[in-house]
Amino acid sequence: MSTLKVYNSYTRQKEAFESLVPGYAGMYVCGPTVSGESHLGHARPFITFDVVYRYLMHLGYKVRYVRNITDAGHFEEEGREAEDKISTKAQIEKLEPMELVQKYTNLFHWAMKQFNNLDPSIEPTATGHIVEQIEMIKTIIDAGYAYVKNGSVYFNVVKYAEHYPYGKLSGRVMDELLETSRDLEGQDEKNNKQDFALWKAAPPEHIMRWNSPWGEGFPGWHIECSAMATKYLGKQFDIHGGGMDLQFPHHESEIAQSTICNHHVPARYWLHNNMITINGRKMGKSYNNVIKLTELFSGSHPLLEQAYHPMTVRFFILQTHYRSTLDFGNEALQAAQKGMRRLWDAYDVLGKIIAGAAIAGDAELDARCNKLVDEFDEFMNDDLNTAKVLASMFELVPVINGIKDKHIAATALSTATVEKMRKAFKAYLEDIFGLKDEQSAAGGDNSKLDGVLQLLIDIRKEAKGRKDFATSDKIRNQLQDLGVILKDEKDGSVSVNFA
RNA sequence: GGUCCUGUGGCCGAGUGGUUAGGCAGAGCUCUGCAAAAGCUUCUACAGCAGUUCGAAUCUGCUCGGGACCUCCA
Repeated sequence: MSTLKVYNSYTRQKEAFESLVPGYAGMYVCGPTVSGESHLGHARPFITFDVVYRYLMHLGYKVRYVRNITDAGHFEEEGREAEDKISTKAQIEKLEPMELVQKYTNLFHWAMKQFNNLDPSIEPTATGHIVEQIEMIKTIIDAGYAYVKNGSVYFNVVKYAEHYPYGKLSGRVMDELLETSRDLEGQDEKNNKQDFALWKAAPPEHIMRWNSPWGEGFPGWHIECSAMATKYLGKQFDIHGGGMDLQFPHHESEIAQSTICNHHVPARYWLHNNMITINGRKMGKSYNNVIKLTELFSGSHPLLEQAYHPMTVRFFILQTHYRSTLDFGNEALQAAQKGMRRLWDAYDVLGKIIAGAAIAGDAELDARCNKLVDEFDEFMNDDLNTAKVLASMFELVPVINGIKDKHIAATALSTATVEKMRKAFKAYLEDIFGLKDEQSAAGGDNSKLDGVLQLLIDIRKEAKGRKDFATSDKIRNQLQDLGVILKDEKDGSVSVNFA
């Protein structure tokens, strides 16, 4: 079997994944800022890295997956009026900052559950690690790479760049940064434009504030990830993940901070997912084009033609390679919904298929199926190409359905091949991709209602038996209006789907 | 303005120089009391121009278009 290769943003190439400690893997992923509701764009990294997490476990690694909650708030724009996102909004909504944080954290967790994302091993909060952050800042000051100004602390990027490859991750050059940095007001405090805040003195109206050696204030944006990653994963760990838009300045700054404190680039492999776009443009607050997850699931947004099930969204995301942009659209989502339905129906059938023959009746077909299944691992190992795995699965669907419809002999495939397909479908669809049937996912199955439904199906069958199609169609049509879809299968059975 | 990425058929998207990506939609057929589903067949592609090559969607150059980052950002 091939081995896992991932595209490392830090080196700009695909590299074989080797964990620092054999059998164990540490992964840090930048989590949400809980000052507002998550939107579709946010879903991507959390689904992408959930699959990475699941795949690493599938490969046998014991994984510690750390994903933070940013609940301390940052500047809207450094240098301008120092505004703390969370405290500002808290005043508007007349809530305690922590009340607001709790509300959106809960909502975030709910959304993650909807997507069937596994919980991370540790989900540390920024506010819970103020002490660690202060300690880290002290270390950086002692090392001579940070300076204090009016109660704030800034990282000296210029000095750092003289000794370390600043800009390597994001492909930036110091001189260019000098030229291209925009002129922001109130840069006076910083010695250099490129420097970034490690600690900010809190203005009087700022609600969230902590005591520090430099006075009351709050931590800079980048330091929390460095502090928490170090605490839970060590000075160096395997994977750091996040959206491409975090590459600079966030991850670049993390590297600088951790390098000074821990003498290592924190992560060996940097993985970045690409953006979800809408009409070709990145979905983001600044563009005012976000579709919140609650809107997506309920269909309540002008751009949405219908509600989309979380599993449809998950499938939609997995049909694209994680490093490509993915363009949102109703047609595309609907295609994902139907495609997933078809794939899942075939998966159901696969579980029930007669188990093939001792020796494959159709050696060529049998070989082809084996090859397609074998490729699942290859594609996945090639930088997590979920899109190609799904394409291969779809190629197996006509075979599965063919056997079901008896176009293909039940003995065409060997027992071993059928068993292999079953295992692979289960492993990939459920364990690795984290998909589940939207119908059972909808939950609420009621045994009494099932009985009622079965009764209707029986009555309809009897009506059909005496060619009373008026009655049989009435039952089918009215159930359909209620969102219960009956299908007469070739073998005379009736299958039920819920719209 | 700087750095980088990208341009695939109606839509979404994979693509390692030579072989059908795949999904959805469309058309025809088969099956079915009719539906639906399924199966079979089928139609639309590689932005443009030039170059390298026996051969390019895939490499190079130019042109045009789109985007990301440079500022909070998944």
